[in-house]
Amino acid sequence: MARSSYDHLNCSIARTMAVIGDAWTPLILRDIAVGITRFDALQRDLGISRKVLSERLATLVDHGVLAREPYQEKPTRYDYHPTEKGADLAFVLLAMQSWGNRWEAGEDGPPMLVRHEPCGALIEAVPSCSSCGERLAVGDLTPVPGPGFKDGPDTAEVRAALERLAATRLAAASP
Amino acid sequence: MARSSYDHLNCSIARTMAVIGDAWTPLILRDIAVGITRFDALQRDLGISRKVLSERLATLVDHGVLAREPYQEKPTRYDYHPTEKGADLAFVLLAMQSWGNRWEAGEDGPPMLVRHEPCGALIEAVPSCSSCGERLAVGDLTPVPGPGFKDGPDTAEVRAALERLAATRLAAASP
DNA sequence: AGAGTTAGTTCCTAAAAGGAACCCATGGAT
DNA sequence: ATCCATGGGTTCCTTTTAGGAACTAACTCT
Repeated sequence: MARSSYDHLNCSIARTMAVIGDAWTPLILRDIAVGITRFDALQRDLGISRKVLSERLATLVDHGVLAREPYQEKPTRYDYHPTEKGADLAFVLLAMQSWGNRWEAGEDGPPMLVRHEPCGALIEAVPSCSSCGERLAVGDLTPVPGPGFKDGPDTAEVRAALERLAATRLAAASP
Repeated sequence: MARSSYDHLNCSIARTMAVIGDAWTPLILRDIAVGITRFDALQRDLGISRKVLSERLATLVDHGVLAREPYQEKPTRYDYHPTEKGADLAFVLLAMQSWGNRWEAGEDGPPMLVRHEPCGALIEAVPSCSSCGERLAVGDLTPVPGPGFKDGPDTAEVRAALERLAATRLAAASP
């Protein structure tokens, strides 16, 4: 798709999708996070075409999510490692994994789990509030415009929807 | 891409990507979560082509993420609402929003924030451990095969990577 | 009767993905 | 020295998918 389609949206989800929003990128990042960092190993493991893999790796390096680093000389060969920005995407991948485990695992159960080393348990990542620490529930969250919100000709839908939502939340708070 | 490319991967991230893994789907779900639930409103707000929008909505209904519901009769018109499975995707979107806010917001700051109604604060979703409740750090997590893990001709890379990771974690635990 | 609203579908063109084959530097075995 | 293997790609060609404008269908409002 034309990347310019996203520009007017002024939305962090859209900006994240501009980085990881294609069919292969999250899987490439998963493999690299697990330690499959070389071109050939990625290509074999995922079954992705070499052309698309080299394109994706290049744009991930451009976005500062991966760094291409030499791991030997003569001949110099490179592999890929997450930057800090890339490592932070792990929480997006973790949310995807949790959802897939819950809703798409099938009869055999989840193919992969995560162990939390400090406590030793097999866990899920549960989203909790950065302020009060409580576990988040979908109905307790209200989106509100932030400092970077831009009003424009296209924002009428969003504004109206946000006001409807705010009204709903108010009604729920004082029954 | 050919959807069959994903079948052999046996991975919850891949299965989640099979549902939301294209350029528009997360944005469609975001709009619907905010209350923009009608075809025309979605099309205007996102600037997506009508053809692609109707395709995406149909596959989301197929996957049980959205339900198409009549909101008036004569003529009968339908809009789209998240199912329980679809509402649970909010946590994936929230993780994307947080990452975008942290790394792609630019000078103006985040375009959208989230208020947690029980405590009233503008918050972020922080991933925490479902067992001990501590905030998760990337380095504290070890992926391990779950009950649905399938060994096969293509799993050599993953197995090897997992063993390398386990060795690394062991070495870190007893220096 | 004619215009407006809403939820689509159809058709055509442009862009992107898939796949197989090829390239290049080097190191090791014969 | 010659041939094969390894690793990280690039090129070329075919098939899929996306974008965009126009069209349809079923009603209501003026």
